[in-house]
Amino acid sequence: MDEVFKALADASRRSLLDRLHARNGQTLNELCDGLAMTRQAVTKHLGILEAANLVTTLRHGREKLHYLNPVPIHQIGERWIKKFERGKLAALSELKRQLEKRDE
Amino acid sequence: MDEVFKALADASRRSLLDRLHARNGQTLNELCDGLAMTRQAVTKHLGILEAANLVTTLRHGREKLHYLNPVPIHQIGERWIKKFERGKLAALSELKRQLEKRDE
DNA sequence: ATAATAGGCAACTAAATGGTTGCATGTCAA
DNA sequence: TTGACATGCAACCATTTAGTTGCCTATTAT
Repeated sequence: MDEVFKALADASRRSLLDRLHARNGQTLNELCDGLAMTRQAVTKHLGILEAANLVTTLRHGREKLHYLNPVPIHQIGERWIKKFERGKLAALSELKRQLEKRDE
Repeated sequence: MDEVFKALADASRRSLLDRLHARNGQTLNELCDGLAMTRQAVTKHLGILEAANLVTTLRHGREKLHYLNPVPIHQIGERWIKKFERGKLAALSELKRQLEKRDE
């Protein structure tokens, strides 16, 4: 879980996920296209995404195809975000109550 | 958005959010309790959470009360995670198809 | 008034991070 | 088979980050 959060913390990596979401199965060079970064930097980012299981790769000859794995993202939603959704209204109303108490 | 992702990337900060979720409105010293970290380190973490708007504070005399703001977490769910949920099945089936094609 | 309590500020350090360059390897096409 | 193309590996660098220590300020209670 921690690896996933850390992987998602970087805007370049989130953008790579976005690109794979738009078109799955891209090669390394395709993913480099238009990025202000060397290929090696992109390789590192993809390595981190792969280690976090957010991306799966597939060798096809001399090309390496990258596929988005949406499962960990989904798990963050289920196991982490939903926990804070419950009680959201309660938390807000409590905050409001406290804020109003300020001027007492 | 980037600030929120970065704030959530650290396990200590997520644990602070968990603790506020369990009991809202804690003071700095209460939040330090049981953590293997100095008070100053916790202050920094809370500062980052506050900058990301995940925590709101309220001075009450010499105490500083910390309140969880669940809105940014909710937004991550809405604006970011949901995007990858749509087409999740499609992505997985495509990946499966490609994996099966491996042995051709 | 004074001591204890709650918190703030700033300088410093070690390690992690994001990026680079240079070179090596493996695969495909002519 | 030889050159071009796609990727891999490793060393290096600058900046950010997570944490520390030391000291200062403000509020409360005796």
